[in-house]
Amino acid sequence: MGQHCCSKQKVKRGLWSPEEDEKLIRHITTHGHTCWSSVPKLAGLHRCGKSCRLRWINYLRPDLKRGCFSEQEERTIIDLHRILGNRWAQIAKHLPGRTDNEVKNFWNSCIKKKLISQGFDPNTHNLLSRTTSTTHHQNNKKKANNYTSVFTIYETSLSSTKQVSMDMIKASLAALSTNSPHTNGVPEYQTSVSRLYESSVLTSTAYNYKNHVPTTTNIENSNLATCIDYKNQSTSNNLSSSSSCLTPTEFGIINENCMWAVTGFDPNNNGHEEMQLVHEQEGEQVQLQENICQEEVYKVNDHEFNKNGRIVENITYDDRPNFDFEFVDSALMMPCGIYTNVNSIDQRAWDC
DNA sequence: AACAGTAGCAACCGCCATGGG
DNA sequence: GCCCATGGCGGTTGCTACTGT
Repeated sequence: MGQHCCSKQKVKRGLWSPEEDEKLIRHITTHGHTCWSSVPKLAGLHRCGKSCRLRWINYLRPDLKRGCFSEQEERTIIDLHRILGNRWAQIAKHLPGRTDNEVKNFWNSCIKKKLISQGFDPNTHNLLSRTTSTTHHQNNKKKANNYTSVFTIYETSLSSTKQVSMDMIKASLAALSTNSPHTNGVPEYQTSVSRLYESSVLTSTAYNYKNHVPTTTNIENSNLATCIDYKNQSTSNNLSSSSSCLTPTEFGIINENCMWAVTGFDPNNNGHEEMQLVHEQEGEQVQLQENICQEEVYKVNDHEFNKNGRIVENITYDDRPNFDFEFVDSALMMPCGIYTNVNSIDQRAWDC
């Protein structure tokens, strides 16, 4: 369609002159833009309506914020991209004064490269595999292998923080399937999204698995709120209907993948071998044992990690009240409540 | 100074959804 | 139900300025 509207008539293309901008601004501010196709004629421009619309939206609108993106804006874009994928228009809605085109350009020119240089796959937000990271980013190898991205939830009502990883979210998503066999006969933990919307603040954190020191960047921007806000905008489902459950069985999955268990090693690529190698290179003895759950674990110092290279925490069901099911639930929740492919959550989570 | 390579960004392209006739 | 016009969006292109050699 875009091509048709311009090819039918002789229209100017390319960069806009100041005179053209002036004409368009004058017309829009006095008459508005009820129909973009009629704007060029009425404004005295030899452009197609689509081009006028784009020029206005991306450049001439008075409420646009020009200039560099702030650190907070950058953080917001990364976090929203992790959830929404390349939905630039949706991401831009959460950045006042920024356009989808601007966000997209900023992503492609800056953020993408920055994430890659830090060892992250900009598409999935997961760590690049060690091979890829080593091949393309020798200088950042150490950093890429030691850090991963996690969410920190700040519960304002409790004045405390809780942390979850993207792995954890994805793992929990699998467990949240309405077809899960684990839900039969097991108590469910119903949640309220609206309460979380009001009480939780979310940020991103880098976590050093060796020192066990999370490095929180900021807690200013509420991406959890953003997610839910997005849902309200894009679906007709109301909040009260969007609730789901977690079960004790599924908690086990969360446990294994929780923030403290994230090592930064590729779980799909025998992470334990890499983990083992690193520890042994540093003179630490690694022992193969069986833990309380009869799972094979590799023990080094006081920590255990499984065959996927994930550090295993001995959390039991008694710890359940300490874990924020509600956040994971709400963060993962889709109005339709159907999950089929864990790996594609970022792209599909908000499709319904 | 001249040229090549690169980065940033404005603008275009083409597809899709929607709504009116 | 079909066709068409239109708006919206994400991907891509191409121009310009900058940087390195």
